[in-house]
Amino acid sequence: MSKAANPVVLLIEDERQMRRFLRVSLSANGYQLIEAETAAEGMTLAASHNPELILLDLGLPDLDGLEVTQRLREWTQVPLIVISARGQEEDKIKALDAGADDYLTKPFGVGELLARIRVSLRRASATDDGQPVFTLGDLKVDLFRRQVLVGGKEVHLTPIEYKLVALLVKHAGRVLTHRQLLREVWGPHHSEQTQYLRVYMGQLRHKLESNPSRPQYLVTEPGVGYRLRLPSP
Amino acid sequence: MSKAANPVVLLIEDERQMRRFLRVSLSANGYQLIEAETAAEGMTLAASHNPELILLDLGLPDLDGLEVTQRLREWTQVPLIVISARGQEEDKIKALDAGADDYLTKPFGVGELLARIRVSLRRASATDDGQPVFTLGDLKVDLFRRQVLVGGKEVHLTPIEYKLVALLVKHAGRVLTHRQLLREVWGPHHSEQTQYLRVYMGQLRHKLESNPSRPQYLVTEPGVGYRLRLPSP
DNA sequence: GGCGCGCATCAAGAACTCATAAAGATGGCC
DNA sequence: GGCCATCTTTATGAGTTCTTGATGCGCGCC
Repeated sequence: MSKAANPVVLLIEDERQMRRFLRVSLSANGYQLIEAETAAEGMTLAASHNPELILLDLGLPDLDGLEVTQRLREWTQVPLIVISARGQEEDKIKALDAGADDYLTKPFGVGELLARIRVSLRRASATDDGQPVFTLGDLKVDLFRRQVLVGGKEVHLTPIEYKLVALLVKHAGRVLTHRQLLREVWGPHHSEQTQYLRVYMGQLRHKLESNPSRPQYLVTEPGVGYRLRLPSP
Repeated sequence: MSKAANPVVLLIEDERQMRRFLRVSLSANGYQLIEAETAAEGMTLAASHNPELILLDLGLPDLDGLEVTQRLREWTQVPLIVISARGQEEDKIKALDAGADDYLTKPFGVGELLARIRVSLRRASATDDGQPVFTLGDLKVDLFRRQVLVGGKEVHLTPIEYKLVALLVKHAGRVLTHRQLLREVWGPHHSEQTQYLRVYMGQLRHKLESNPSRPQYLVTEPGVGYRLRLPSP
């Protein structure tokens, strides 16, 4: 990820006035701005330009802001600040839980916005990992396209199978406990159903591994959970 | 740090009412609270208890909140959320630039606070990387990945073996008594079963030491307990 | 030297966890 | 309504891990 002197910020906002206001404020403070008027355009630009931060207005004409947040979070951890005219607590909670890093209610001070941008960038530069395409031997997982390839051939995964793989990819190299996996994929109520995991890990191994009974990628950590191997460097 | 089921939150706040309010709200939502009334006490507790998140009131009697933020940031990246009665933009900017991750103005909704706490913890658990890798000669213990390497090769440990190693690593250099080890790993009921320790220490030595009968890393302190050597500096 | 004590080692069965296959349940879609 | 893919549930055997008791060693003390 380019950590240039002038960070690239993607602004997704439909109001012209607001766009102009932010364009002026941000570029005056050393940010490079790219702009989108619709959610669709915004998501395309996010993928093509790989910005270092996204400012997202919740009130877009074509798609709900929550939806945009969730879709972005499927493949990228880029800092995402939501700005919105809606100040209801419920809106904030939903946006934050959907994956936003911060939530600002209009009208807000430019100074505060800039400070919150600095916080997000500061944190991101300390982290900066994970490309949206994960490769390990024969296996390729493209979080953006939502596509899994084995030996170049596309493999079809069911929704739950995909969620599991995506989670494992996002934390590749780490052990994810049964509880963590179950909570993220099935929800907090099912965090005791370890049998689900056994069944699904079996299915995934059949789809992803060349020798499912001797897993190379998807390894069991007995008594703890599962782990996706990292590509050996 | 341990992503336990109940994250430990440190609250630094001088108003009794506010403390009670937050204590109730947070513990009802599965957080373990530790409380400080003054900045001095807060910083001590932050160091001694290693909380997973800090809630800091700006208006403390003994020290300015900004000062506290800066001092904390000198040695820890723990998520830090500032709550304050002052809603001036200038205050927010200063706190955020001093190192706070978020800033909430009183009065705020509990729901929003909880959501922002979730955001901070979510990010922290995804980031945590890079810190805690213990190295001692041939031996490497990565607590974040839950991985143990000997001479660069991964070694598989059973849950109990790993718990023991993790405990020893966390207290590397110090002697852990039989009782301490047994209580932490097997639970308070088994704190007399020193035989367990003998068996497991033996297994660990076979897995970790090059010459298990002459332990270099995992040393016995006769009559007391066991100790993991510190890397000689 | 004989004895007691704490420690290390070994081995075997009990208890638990995992993998796998396959049957039953659900829900969308024509 | 019936089909299909998917998800849930159950059953079973294989595989690990934990516990437990037996045995041997070394050291200090009588």
